[in-house]
Amino acid sequence: MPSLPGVHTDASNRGGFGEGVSSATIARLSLYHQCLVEGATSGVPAISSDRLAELAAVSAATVRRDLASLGIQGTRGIGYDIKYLVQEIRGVLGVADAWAVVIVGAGNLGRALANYAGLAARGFPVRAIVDVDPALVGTSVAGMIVDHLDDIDRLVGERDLGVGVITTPAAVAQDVADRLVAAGLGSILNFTATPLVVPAGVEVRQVDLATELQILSFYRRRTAAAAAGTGVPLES
Amino acid sequence: MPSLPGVHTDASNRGGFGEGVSSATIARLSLYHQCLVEGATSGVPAISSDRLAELAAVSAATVRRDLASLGIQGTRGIGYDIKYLVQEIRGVLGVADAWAVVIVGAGNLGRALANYAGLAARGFPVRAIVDVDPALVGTSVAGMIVDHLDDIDRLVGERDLGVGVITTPAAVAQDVADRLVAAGLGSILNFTATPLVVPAGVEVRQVDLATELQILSFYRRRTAAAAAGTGVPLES
DNA sequence: TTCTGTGAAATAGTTCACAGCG
DNA sequence: CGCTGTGAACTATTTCACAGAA
Repeated sequence: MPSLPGVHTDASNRGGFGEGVSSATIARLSLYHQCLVEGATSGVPAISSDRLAELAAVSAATVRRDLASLGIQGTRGIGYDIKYLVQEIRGVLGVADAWAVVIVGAGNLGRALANYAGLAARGFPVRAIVDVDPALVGTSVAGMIVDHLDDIDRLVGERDLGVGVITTPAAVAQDVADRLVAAGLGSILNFTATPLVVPAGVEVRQVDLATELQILSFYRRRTAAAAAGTGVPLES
Repeated sequence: MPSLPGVHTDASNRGGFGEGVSSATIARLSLYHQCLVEGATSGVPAISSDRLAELAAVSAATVRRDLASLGIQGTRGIGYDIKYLVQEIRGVLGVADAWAVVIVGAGNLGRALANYAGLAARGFPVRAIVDVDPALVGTSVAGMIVDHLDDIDRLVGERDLGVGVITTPAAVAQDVADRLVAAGLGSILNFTATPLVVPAGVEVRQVDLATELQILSFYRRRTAAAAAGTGVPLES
């Protein structure tokens, strides 16, 4: 089963368009999209909720609920028309619009993300990378010159930036976030472990690699303990 | 507000030790730990659920529930003893044990993670990096020589590896996962968008950057639409 | 018959609110 | 007093299970 939570700030349902669509659904939608365009769906024109569920590793009921909650309809006895489905999902996710990304922090992680082709391929071209370190500003990363964070206001306007990605040391993450918000960015992806405080209307999501690994190791230890112990209640 | 995850496979509660502790709780625990060791908690010996909640950006009731679910006790009228609290959280998270990491895929993302000091600092030293590309095998990354994926069995034993991190192209992610599992790894962090199928007992978590950005842009569009006007239900 | 769409039940997770300890 | 620990309410999300469309 998917989901959960990890450590993401999920500023869930406010009023307006898309009301009633949970962020869990959005996350899966992205997954469905991925499965449909990459998956072994070639040939057939339609796909059943069962098959899509299998590809995405979720339950069929969940697939149907997700799609129904977006008003996407299938055909009984047949399934969902793949072309239509992909188009609808794209519409909902806004894949059509490109959201230009600025990476703050030209360290290892920042440089890696700047070079990561997967982002541009899915509609998030990296169009700027900034830092405050004089040794890094002016250097070239992924075909771009590293700008100074002080120029962020100008860059946001000039390059039509929509999302800021913070890959700085945790200690300065909040300061950086404040500056991004001041520069007009309303979406922030935070790779530091610091929870960010932002004004209403700004969306933040947090991805903390060490936390992910800790969750993993917690469950691992637990499974190990369960397997080792006497009253092993593990399934088959 | 908090929460998670994004697109994480959450192989939740099986029987055994730690039963009744949700992965959402574990994720927050990691956050509490972070706040306690880095936060402005200096001086005072104890911290209230209110204050910790503020630092971690969650509700006080959630903090109390989380800690109570682990059997961590506070003192009424005072709060939780910080030293004891940190120690207990470390015990639960298993921070004491180092879990050595092998990175599969020596591309940009893999190299960045190998160089990312934050992992080792939090108990996850990167002790191997492998790839299948002859042009990469044998090169040096973060002070290590890139090994061939074929040597994974030997590496797992020799270097006591515990977690595999997949940063390969999505198309081969499942194959890689199968090999990691066969080599004895029971924890996998998957950076590709492909949902992995693994046998029971193996834990997988998925982190997909593009999905995170898509969730972000979905909410952004929605807020924008809500702000833009009365009944406007779609893009500008 | 196959497969959707959806009430209703089940499960998970969060917040309220307050009794009661130190 | 202040602050924890927790029953109970509430909200969110998933799953069951089945009526009914194609």
